[in-house]
Formats: sequence, C-alpha cells, structure tokens
Amino acid sequence: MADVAALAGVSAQTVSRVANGLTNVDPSTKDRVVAAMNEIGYRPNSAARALKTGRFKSIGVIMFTLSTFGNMRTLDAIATAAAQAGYSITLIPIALPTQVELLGAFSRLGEHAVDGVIVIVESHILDRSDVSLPTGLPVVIVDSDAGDKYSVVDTDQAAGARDATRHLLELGHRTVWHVSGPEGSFSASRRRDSWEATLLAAGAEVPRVLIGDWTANSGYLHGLELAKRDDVTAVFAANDQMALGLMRALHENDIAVPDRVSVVGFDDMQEASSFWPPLTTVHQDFSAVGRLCLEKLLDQIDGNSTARGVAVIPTTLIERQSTAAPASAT
Amino acid sequence: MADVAALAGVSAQTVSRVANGLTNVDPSTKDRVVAAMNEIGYRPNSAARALKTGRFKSIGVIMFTLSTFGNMRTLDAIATAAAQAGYSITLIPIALPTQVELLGAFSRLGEHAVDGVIVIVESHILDRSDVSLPTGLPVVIVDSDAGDKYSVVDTDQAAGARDATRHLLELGHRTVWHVSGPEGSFSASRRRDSWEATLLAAGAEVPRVLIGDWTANSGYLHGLELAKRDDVTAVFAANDQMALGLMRALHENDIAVPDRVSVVGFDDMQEASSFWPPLTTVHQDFSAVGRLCLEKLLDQIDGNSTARGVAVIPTTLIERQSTAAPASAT
DNA sequence: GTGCTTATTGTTTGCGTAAACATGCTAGCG
DNA sequence: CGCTAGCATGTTTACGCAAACAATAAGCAC
Repeated sequence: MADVAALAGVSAQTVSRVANGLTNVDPSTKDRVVAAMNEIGYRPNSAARALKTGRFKSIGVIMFTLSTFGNMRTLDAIATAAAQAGYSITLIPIALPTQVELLGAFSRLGEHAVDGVIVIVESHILDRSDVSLPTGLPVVIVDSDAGDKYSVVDTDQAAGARDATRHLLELGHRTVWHVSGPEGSFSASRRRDSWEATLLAAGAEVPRVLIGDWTANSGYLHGLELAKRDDVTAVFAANDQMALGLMRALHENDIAVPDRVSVVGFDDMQEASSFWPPLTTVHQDFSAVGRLCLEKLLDQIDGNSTARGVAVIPTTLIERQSTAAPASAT
Repeated sequence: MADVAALAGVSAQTVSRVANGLTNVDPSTKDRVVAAMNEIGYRPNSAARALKTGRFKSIGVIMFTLSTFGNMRTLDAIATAAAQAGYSITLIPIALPTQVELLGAFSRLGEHAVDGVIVIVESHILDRSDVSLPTGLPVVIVDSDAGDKYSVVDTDQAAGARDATRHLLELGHRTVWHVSGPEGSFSASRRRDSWEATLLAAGAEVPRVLIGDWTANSGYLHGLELAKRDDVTAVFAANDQMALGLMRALHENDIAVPDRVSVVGFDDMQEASSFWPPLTTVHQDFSAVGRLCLEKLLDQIDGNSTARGVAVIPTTLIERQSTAAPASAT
C-alpha cells in the first residue's frame, strides 16, 4: 500500500479510501491511485483489514458429509448468495455426526476467521442442552429442533410427508408402507411421524416402519423384504435414493411399478425424473433454504434480528409415473 | 490476550507461547495460563495471527457448480484432507464457467485470505494463454490440459474410456456408440478421443458421436434417437447420469438392457449400483484426486515442490449387469 | 566464588489497514 | 474583504499477535 501511495503521490490513507470505494476522493486523484494499484499489482491484505475492522467477511459452514444430495444443493445456494453479499464460505467438515466431533468443530471455530456459522448436521445432537455453540457468534441451523435456542431454517418435512402419504391414499391404496431415514436424523423422524399421523387420520392401518440409512442400497434391502409380501401396494421412501433401490428390488422380482406397487420418494433429486419409471416425489427447494439461511445469518451479523425462531420452506409434490391406483381398484 | 496475561500474572508473549504450544514454558506457568484462558474464554484472533505470520492456514477452492457428483466428492476429499492438515477451505463459487467469470474469481482471489488455490472448473478455459492466475499464489488444477503451466491432477480419463469401449468390443459388439459430455469440457473430449481411438485400433466403425450435457435428460433425448435404430447394440455414456437417462429411453421403448443393448457409464456414482439394471461403469477415485490435490498444493505452499506437471489417478471398470454379449452372438 | 550454559520469561517492535483527528484549501456570504 | 462552511487530503494511532532480542534465574564445572 505504501508503494502505491508513493507512486501515486498521495498518502496511504487516500489509497485506503480508494480501495474501499469511499466517495470523498477527487476523481483525478482516484484515477491516479487506481493506475498505481494496477501497475504495482496491489491487493488489499484481508488479514490486516479484518484485524482493523473486526469483520472477516466470511461465514463458516459446518457440515457432515458432502455426499448427500440435499446438503450439496443447500451449500451451493449458500455459497452463491454469500458471494453476492461479498462474503466467502469457509467449509468446516466433520468426519462423523457425533457430539464429540461437533464440539471439536465448534471449538476450532474460534480459531477460524468467520463472522457467523451455518450448521448443516442432520441429527438431534443440537437439541441436547449440553451441546452449545460458542456464544457471541451468530448461528443459523438447518434441519433441527432447536428453534428455541437458535435460528433455524428447515424444509416443511411434515407437509411433504403428509402430501406423499395422502397422494397414495387418495389413489385408493388401503395403506402406505414407509422406508424411513436413520434413527438419529431429525428430518427422518419428522417425515416418519407425519406419515404415521396421516395414516391414522385417514383411519388406515400403520405398517411396521422400515428403517434405512438414506442410501440406495438400504432401500434395495428393504425392497427385497417388501417384494415377498403381496399385500404391499404403496411405499413412501424418505428420500429418492432409497426409492431408487426399492424400485430395483421390485424390478428384480418382476413386480411392476406402478402397476402392482406405487412408490413415492422425497427430495426430487435431479435424476429422479430419469428413474425407471420416473419417480413421483416431494420436491424440496434447497436453494430457498440456502438463501434464507444466509439472509437470516447476515441479519444477525448486522445486529438487526433475533437469534432464534424457525423458518419453514414449503414443499411440492411432483407427480410422475411411479404412482397409480392399486390393481384391485382398477 | 492482555486480559489473560494479567489474570495469569505473565506477559502477553507467554500467553502466545502457550497458545501456540511451544515447549519452553514451565508446566506450572502453562497451567495458570490455560486456566486463565478458559476463565476469560480467550480465542486467538486469526486475523492478527495471519497478519503477523503471513499464513492464512486456508486454501481456496474455485469451482463451477457444486451440483455435479464428481466435483462434490473431490471437494469432500479436499476438505477432509485440509482439515487434517490444519487448513480450512474457502469456497469461491463461480456462476458460469466462462472466461469472464473465472477472471473475476481470480481477481477477487487477492482479497481472499488463502495460501493457495485449487481450481475445479471443467472447461478448456485455463488452456488459453490469455488466462492466467495471480502470480505468486500456489495453484493446483483438476481436469485440465495446462500441465505445462500449472500443477494438474486428473483422473485417467483416457484409460477409463478405453476400458469401457474395449469391454464392449470384447463382449462381441461390432461397434460402440458414444454419448459424450459437452463441447467445452476437457474430460468430455478426452473420453471421446479415447473412445474413438479404441474403436479405430480395433478396426471398428466409428459411429456419429452424440453430444450431451452431462444431465440425465440429455442422455434420455439421445436414447430416444438410438432406440429408433436396430443396429445399436452397445453404448458408452460419458457419465452415469446420461447412462441413466439413456436406459430410461430404452425401457420406454421396450428395449431390454443388456439383452438388446448394452450400456456403460462413467463415474460410478453411489446410485449406479441401484440403477435398473445395475450399471456397468468406470469407477473414478475422486477421493484420491482430492487428497492428491491438497498434497501437491501444500508442497507448493511449503516451497518444496515444482509448480507444474500432471498427476494421473487410475480408473477401474466395474462390471455390473447393464452389459452382455450382443443378441446376435448368443 | 567465577564464568559459563541453559531454561524460562519479559520487552520491543512491526505486520497492513482504517478510524479518528488534523490540516489546508476553495467557495460563498454579508 | 474577511470570515466560515465544506471538502479533499494528510497524520497519527491502534487493532492482536508473534518474531527478535533482552533479561533474569538456575545449574554446573572448575
């Protein structure tokens, strides 16, 4: 910076003013400074700037595994929105969704240069009262029950599961089986609870729930089970991958989808429309989740917002060709 | 820090020594300092530390779209390896893979607090001589031809495509059709060239190439075309998503896979084994790519490595159930 | 006890920047 | 003409930390 100032024949402070786009600089002076910056190849030092201003212009994203479709999309939306707001994203991956790992990530957080944090960790860990984030750091959480402690953004899991289940019931199916996500997952339990409640409200029998782990293979394994029973006509899988595996198991056993068994997924991943048959599923607006996360976080950072409460993003049922009326009703 | 020093009755420098884990501190003093840190809730300020040391302990990852499977896996591996090395990841998303966007990202780079950069932008942009990164910043590039200018890490695209094509030829197919990735993509052209070379080497006819855009839907559209021809018995799709769409088109037209048409993909995405039928595909070791990227970058940052050259990660053909000998050979 | 080394701790300094304050200059007014 | 308001620019300072150097205490050989 000093070199630039010398070359342009001004003080360092004026260079700083130009670099920050302040208005009270004479246009001709500004041009000279800009020219000098280009000649020297000046780049502001963000560390020094952060030290002086106390702002890092960066937000941390703590996430478990990048490999799930939804997290990926959410991260993408956050990153894009952040870039527009002049913030960069610092990824803080955790190897396992355990309390220990999470606490480790939080404590390391203090050493990271971030103004706020978005936590995308699918699990109930954050609900526990003995787990808390460093105070004073703005936080937004995706997918959690901790709305009383933190600011939370979430898809409307309950409405999505209700729509999926009701869609199948309205087609004439007597009941709907459910391949659920894993035990510890918040969204999995929300979808499961809503599925059960919808069946009960309709006076339908509630079958034993099948617990998977979000992977296509777990859907496949449960599909092999279901294929053995001839009383199964409709299945709601808690995500598209498990629906994919489920359909593979049905295909292998020559059970036609949707003629003999209807299948509904959840997520609407990009490939879902190219499954065989194209999958009826619940569309989640991950982009909206990501954008809203960032918006709420920036509000907190700027100090004009409360730090708690839940924001819910609606879902949409996308009807494709994996669902139909049951054979008995045809 | 001053507060901690006062509370512990030592100088700020001693607090610094404790914070950095230096050894030459008396154990009892260290205990006092640690106690004081905890009491006050001291967190080192990374901006100040970076300002003083000139190291940010962070590396930037420039990527176009997080939504492709491979990029995400690579990012995941990079993030995990970085965390182990004590580095954090700063994501620098670019909206479009155009030269302008990329240049913008590079120029913004100077303002980001990073010690090095990994570029994951599928395109030939970096090959162009008029595009260059800020000098003095260590760089590693994934998927590029610019090995003479930068350090490059890449999957062995050519070997993968060769194996896929040869596998189909060896099954007895007279030739192999190819659904390729988009024009501008480096990996797409590498796979396409290798497919063509393999056919020529085997004395097989080279069909017109079908150009897709990596999406399942583009595979579907080309699949509808191929379904109209009865001379097509084997297709190599340049990624699994397009293979998925392709197979959907074949299913819709009652063309059995693999009985009438064999299909091979590329990537081995997690769901590929649950496609119907389970997809024969070329496995890419994205984790190895990510880990190697980080390793090479850290070598550059530490100053004990050259800044150019290409490292290649091998692929493996995974045979599942979407390929078989052609009907005529049965 | 002297002179030396080693271990521990303290003092000074400056990294690059922007806020706060200070200066100088021009224009406008009675 | 003299005075003040307002604007462009310069000067000083401190952000929090760690490197370099300084100082003190302790141990040891002679």
